Amino acid sequence: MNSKSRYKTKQRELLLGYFETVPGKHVTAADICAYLRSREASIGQSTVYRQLESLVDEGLIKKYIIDANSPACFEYVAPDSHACGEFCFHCKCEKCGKLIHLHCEELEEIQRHLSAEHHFRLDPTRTVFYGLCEQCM
Amino acid sequence: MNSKSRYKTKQRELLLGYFETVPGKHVTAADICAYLRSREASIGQSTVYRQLESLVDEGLIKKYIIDANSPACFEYVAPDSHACGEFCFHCKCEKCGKLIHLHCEELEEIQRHLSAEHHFRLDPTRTVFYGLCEQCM
DNA sequence: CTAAGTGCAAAATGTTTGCATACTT
DNA sequence: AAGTATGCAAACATTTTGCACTTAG
Repeated sequence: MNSKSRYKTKQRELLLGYFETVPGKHVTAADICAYLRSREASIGQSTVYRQLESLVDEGLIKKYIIDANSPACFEYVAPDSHACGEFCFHCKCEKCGKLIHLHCEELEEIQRHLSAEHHFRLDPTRTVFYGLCEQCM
Repeated sequence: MNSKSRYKTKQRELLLGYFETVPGKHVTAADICAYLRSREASIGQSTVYRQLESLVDEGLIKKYIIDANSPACFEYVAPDSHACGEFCFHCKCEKCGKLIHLHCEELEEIQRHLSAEHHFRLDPTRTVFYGLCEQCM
């Protein structure tokens, strides 16, 4: 996955610390900057991006691209991980933009089905179901 | 899906004409601009983007977001694939870019499931399953 | 005549990069 | 000391928007 050695810096710890407080949530780089700023522990945005890249590279967080013109989302991958991992599906409401996480046995079935019947290996971290959420429909 | 009425303009025809020459290929907005420029039939880039948006909206082309920092790709949806309606699912190979159409009873089930259990109305025409195809995996 | 589309240039957006400085090991 | 990280501001690339103008129906 990656080989570079990492230094343990204040900024890195702040980021990891923040991610630990929002397990299972999707946050953007901007969210992170705003949060840190509000705690007067602000760190440069380039550092945020660079650290995010490293953390993704190390597999500590996951990156999601929801939409061409919305910021990328990052999510903490808890080390004991029953968080949003391999079997987490995402629904995006086309109207209000809300992102819904689903951990569902039955949805995992579609993965098996696609693989067995259609010889397609679905990547749930890249796949987003578009549609309408309860409130919007 | 869409309700607005569309005018038949020279620019729209140029775009559609272009797409018909590259069935199954994915092209970027920049590709389109470059091609048209080379044919001295150049049209404004805002028009390209606006038309692309309309065409996606009308279901005539599909939009793919492969990566956060690469341009969006568009692909012509041939009209003779008329079956490509409410119950057509699409799988996109992240490696070779191939687009696979699936008409499958079992996949329709996930629509019912999402609706019944998760109160989410899936729109299969907008949803693309990303993953790896048989050859690439 | 009205609704829709066009083109330009400017703005917005999200992310990356150059560079001098500072920290970790 | 060597390697890595930081912060700022500037650079980037893609896409969107404001506005005056044109065109299709």
